[in-house]
Amino acid sequence: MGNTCFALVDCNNFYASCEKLFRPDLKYKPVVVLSNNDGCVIARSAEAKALGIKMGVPFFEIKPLVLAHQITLFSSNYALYADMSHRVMQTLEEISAEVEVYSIDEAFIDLSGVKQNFELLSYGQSIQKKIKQEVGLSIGVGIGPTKTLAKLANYAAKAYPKTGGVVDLTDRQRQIKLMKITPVEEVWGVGRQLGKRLAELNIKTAFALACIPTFEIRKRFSVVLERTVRELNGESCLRIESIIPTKKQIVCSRSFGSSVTSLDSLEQAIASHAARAGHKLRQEKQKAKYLSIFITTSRFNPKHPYYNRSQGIQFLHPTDDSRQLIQAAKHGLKSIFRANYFYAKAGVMLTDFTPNHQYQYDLFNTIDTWRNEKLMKTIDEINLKTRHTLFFASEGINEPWQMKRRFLSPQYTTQWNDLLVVKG
DNA sequence: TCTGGGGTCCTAGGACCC
DNA sequence: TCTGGGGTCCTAGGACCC
Repeated sequence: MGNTCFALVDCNNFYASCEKLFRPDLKYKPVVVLSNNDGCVIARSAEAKALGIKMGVPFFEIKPLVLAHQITLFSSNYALYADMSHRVMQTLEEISAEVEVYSIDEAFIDLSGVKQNFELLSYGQSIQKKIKQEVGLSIGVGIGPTKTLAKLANYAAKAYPKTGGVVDLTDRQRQIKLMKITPVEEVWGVGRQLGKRLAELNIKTAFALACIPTFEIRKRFSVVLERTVRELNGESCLRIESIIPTKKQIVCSRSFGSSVTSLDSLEQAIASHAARAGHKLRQEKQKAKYLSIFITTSRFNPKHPYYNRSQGIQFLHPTDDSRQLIQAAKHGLKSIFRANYFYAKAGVMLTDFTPNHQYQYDLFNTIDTWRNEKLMKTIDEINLKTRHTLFFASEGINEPWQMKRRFLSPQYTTQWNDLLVVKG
């Protein structure tokens, strides 16, 4: 203890910044990125934040503001964000061998070795400069002796613009000073529910939480929060995890562009989710033994009755064959479908995985299995090159249930046809 | 009219066993 | 009348994260 040092790097307003990068004309303009289906706000540029647009609010609520201030809207373009994320992470990996990609726009870096040889604040600033130069995005850097404190430092880097986006929180007195003015819900691992329960005990700041004896936390809450408290007090409990763990579940779900009542449409949606899930599963090089599907009506509409059911199906043998997944999903759907409901969303979940290399082929089914795998591989390869031109008949095309993306930006970085044209 | 999607981990409780 | 005490495994649900 005492020698660990971590940095948390995250991209400012990541999705909005990605969109701005390819639209220099929007440099100082408010930009908002909408969730799938253009449902609600999931990213805002600094200018949009300044206009009071909150994270997560439904799009229709901000429509007046959008018109009044000429806010530019974007439907989420995950292909673009994933590619930009990749560039950021690669640049970070040039700096350090110990990088943990924590989310699409965040990474932890192990600075334990750096600590002896560099002044940490200027080291953080140099990372910031490098990302700006090589990728074009602004980042915040928080540095601390534990991951939780690095996160807290990153929070401070955002909350206090005077820091220039880099905060070194290795000093205990600085930690205490910051924790005393930080609401407890800003602590990594404390969400809404815990925040409420802690408030009832009059624990309202990060510092108040750090002062509770660990046995007390364990008794009243959980081992998870106990670890958080230890980390706030400088005891490092979480390491850098640079090896990406294999997935334990795969979920593919979408809200519909408009509500759906027929079994036919639900079948198409479910089939296309099952096919996507199968694709992801093959990418993971795993097979699944359990599939479950769910359908649900909107929980926001009090005029229509609420209905929400799921159904699981166990396979005899683990599979990654989309046709088998689709068949099982459709079968499951039939058992939970009820007519006369306005369905808003459907999804498919795969669990209970076996890695491909561990899977024992069925003795009497080897040839078939081999042929099926070959087919799936071919489909995946073609879809990779042509952006989903091959699909299963049961998926349907251009159906009303498919999602709305009215403000989609071009695929600047991933499709040749959409490459940015620089006019001379 | 219009409210995202995809993950992980922990815990409590039931079934079952000796 | 008397009414154990652990274990393990599984699942559903709840909390968190982005």
